[in-house]
Amino acid sequence: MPVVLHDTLSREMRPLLLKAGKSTFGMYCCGPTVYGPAHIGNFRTFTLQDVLRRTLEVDGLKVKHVRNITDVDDKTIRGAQAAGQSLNDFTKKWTEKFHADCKALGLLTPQVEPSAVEHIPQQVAMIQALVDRGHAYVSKDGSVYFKVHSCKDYGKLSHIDFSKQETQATNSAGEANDADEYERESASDFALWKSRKPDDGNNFWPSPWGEGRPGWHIECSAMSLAHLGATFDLHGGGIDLCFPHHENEIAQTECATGINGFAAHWFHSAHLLVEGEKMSKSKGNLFTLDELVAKGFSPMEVRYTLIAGHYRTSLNFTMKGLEDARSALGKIERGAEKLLHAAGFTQKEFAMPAVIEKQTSWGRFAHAWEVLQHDLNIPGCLGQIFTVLADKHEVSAQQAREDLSGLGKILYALGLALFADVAGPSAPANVVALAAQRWAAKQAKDFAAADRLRKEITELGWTMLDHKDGYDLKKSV
RNA sequence: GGCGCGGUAGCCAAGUGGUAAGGCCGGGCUCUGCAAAAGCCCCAUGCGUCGGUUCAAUUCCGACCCGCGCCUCCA
Repeated sequence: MPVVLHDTLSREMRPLLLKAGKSTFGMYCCGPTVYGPAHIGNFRTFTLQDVLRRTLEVDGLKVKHVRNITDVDDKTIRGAQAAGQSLNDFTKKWTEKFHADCKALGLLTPQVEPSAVEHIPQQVAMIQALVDRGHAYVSKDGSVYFKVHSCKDYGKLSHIDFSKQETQATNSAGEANDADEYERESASDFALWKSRKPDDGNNFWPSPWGEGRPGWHIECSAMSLAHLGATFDLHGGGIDLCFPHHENEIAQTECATGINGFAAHWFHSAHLLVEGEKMSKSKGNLFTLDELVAKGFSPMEVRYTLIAGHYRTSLNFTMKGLEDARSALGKIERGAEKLLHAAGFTQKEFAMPAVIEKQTSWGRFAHAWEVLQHDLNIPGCLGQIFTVLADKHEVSAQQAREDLSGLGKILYALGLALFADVAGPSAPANVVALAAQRWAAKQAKDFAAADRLRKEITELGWTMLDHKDGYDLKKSV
């Protein structure tokens, strides 16, 4: 049974299958603009795309995942100048940070991560094709704009009828459009090439229309064309990109190549709210992964939280949600541990890739997998996992092995790595010393001293967890 | 105004034309120097409101109320 997913363009549930004659499933995802650390909202989208890719792979599809790096635009140029660095040095730094965060969150590396700067010739060629075909025009200052009204299908993704807005002087929000400022023929036309401005500094490239830099939308069209061709299987991104970015991508690519059917499927993920509010710098609720790790949460807990809501519903990200995720993950680990014990396996033997390659059974997790395959219903799938794990009946070694095969594959698809040694931040020396003293006091049965020391440790923001033969220190949340 | 998404227990969150998965929290018990952890048990006659269709609706249809997103470069 193939994975079935809701498609934004057709608004239908559609199976994700290999096209006739193709051996790989081409998937393009709009990547980050590397001008600072990506926040958890960005990572919700990237993580959901990762789960989709993994799910398709477990389903047996060979996926070619392309995710670009936007390393030239207003924000990167401004950021580089503010930092007193070259654009290249500046974006390289943030690209590396992005990769480090991806790795921590367990995101698989895309097969191709094209850089916009490195695809400027392809972008110029595409703009030239659009000019040649009458879909774009050059303005007085040497900028090039896409002529929206030359594309009869424009608006098909976001389901907006642009033919009725032919001569409008206001945009659809009722605000005046200052079309003159950009020398555009129509308010809905958008820039393909931006002529060189003093603010750009050294960041300009040659083109048939003079020096300048590419517009944002053309990057993705040029890079998807270069790496996946004029048509491919699936395009993903945050819901905010649906219009205008993705609408423009369709128009650019289809008009430049003359081939219809840019992306066969559109996968948009809903946004993340933080404590019930939209994320914004002014509200101070723009969390990065580092900030959450500093609060004592593991990247895996963050990952669980990010995927625990359905991708088409906005997710309210809260600290309590992270704590919930911690408990839930622990529950899955204990359940898996129990199955491993029944099966006679070690944790090491539960290593995901081995399970994927060698096992075909789904055991009692067959239903959980079916749920996941249906519109990437991660919360439903997790519910099924817990339902099976809660079963109190004794399981045979054979049953446990089949179950682990299924559970292993599902957890791989979700990208939830169990039994990882997530140490978290280590305790400061004074806390470590107090813990050692308390342990000694406890061994000496000096419980009054032990209790007093526990109190001190707690006041310093740490929790001491006693075991039979030792103890752990965890940062209090 | 246009387009789209959603309103399910204290919180989070699935789902179905036939009588509400799951996680967290909370309560009880077991275990335990203390504190945790863990294990077991309990926890929505109810699914925004009002109508309609139906033997039967939270699930379909209609209206309404409320929240949210996008509407030119925010994943």
